Amino acid sequence: MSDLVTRLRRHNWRITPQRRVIAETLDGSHVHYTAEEILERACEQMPELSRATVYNTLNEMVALGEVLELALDGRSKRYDPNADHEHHHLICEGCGLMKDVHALADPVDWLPGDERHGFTVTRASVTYRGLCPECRAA
Amino acid sequence: MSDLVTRLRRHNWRITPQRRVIAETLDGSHVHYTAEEILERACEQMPELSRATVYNTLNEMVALGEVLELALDGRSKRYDPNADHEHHHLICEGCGLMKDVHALADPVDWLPGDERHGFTVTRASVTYRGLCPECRAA
DNA sequence: ATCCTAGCTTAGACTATGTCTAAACAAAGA
DNA sequence: TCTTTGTTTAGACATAGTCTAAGCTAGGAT
Ligand SMILES: [Mn+2]
Ligand SMILES: [Mn+2]
Ligand SMILES: [Zn+2]
Ligand SMILES: [Zn+2]
Repeated sequence: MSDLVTRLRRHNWRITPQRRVIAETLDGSHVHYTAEEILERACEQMPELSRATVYNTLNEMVALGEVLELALDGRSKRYDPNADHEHHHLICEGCGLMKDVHALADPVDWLPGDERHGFTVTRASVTYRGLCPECRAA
Repeated sequence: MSDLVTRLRRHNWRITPQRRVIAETLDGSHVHYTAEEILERACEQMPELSRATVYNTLNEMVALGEVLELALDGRSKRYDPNADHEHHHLICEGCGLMKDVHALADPVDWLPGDERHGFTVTRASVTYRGLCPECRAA
């Protein structure tokens, strides 16, 4: 449960001021921001920060395995700093609200050998969909 | 297991020549095409077919619940005519090959009540990832 | 048969998201 | 200090998808 900057430093990856601001913006809350949202928030700390650096940095953190890239809706990708805790996502089909959730079993175990088509299956993620309390009421 | 055009007709949805060509293109094989791939293939039957009609038609078939829209990689969405058979997807991280798979359990049953955040959870889809035989060998 | 209307199709403009390029900049080592 | 390597930047570019306005088509009413 160490913070993202600490995890990133272990990869011999230079923590520049820009990268630090981006990592701290991502790590601060448990929401799942888009690149544009991260740019907007990070620019409050460092107004000259460029869009290219945000995209470059997010892609590098994903390649290092310390941030998850979520492409769940065909719109903007979302970035999840919670890469060191296996979890899944629950999405409201009304408003898009996304929650982290934890399942009782590993979905890889539910996939029988004769359904694996010879693949080496390494991981599985589950996207749960439904309606949040507010959207159900409305 | 009726074909897509038959299922679409049940919705009082006009089957125009353009829509028929698009539906037949989608339904013909078990791959998961992008909108551009469907346009390209459908144009072999009807060269004057427009891009806008392909996008419009795919979105309508998704809204009718007869086609699934898959946004699994942050690139183009893919369209799946197999909406009347519950299934999940297995993707090769090397080459992008995608297979339909069937799990032994419904993932919704593995999400405990205290992980549902008050949502009404209606469905879940699992994305399995790994390496196909060819990418493992390489 | 003709007209009317509603819905469908079209080309192309437009938007959103993300990548690439080339130049400037910064840091680390010789 | 000088050199080398990696980082940042603005803006051009690419890709995926939506919107608009005009024309077209099918089916119902007369
Ligand atoms: Mn998450
Ligand atoms: Mn499928
Ligand atoms: Zn909601
Ligand atoms: Zn492969």
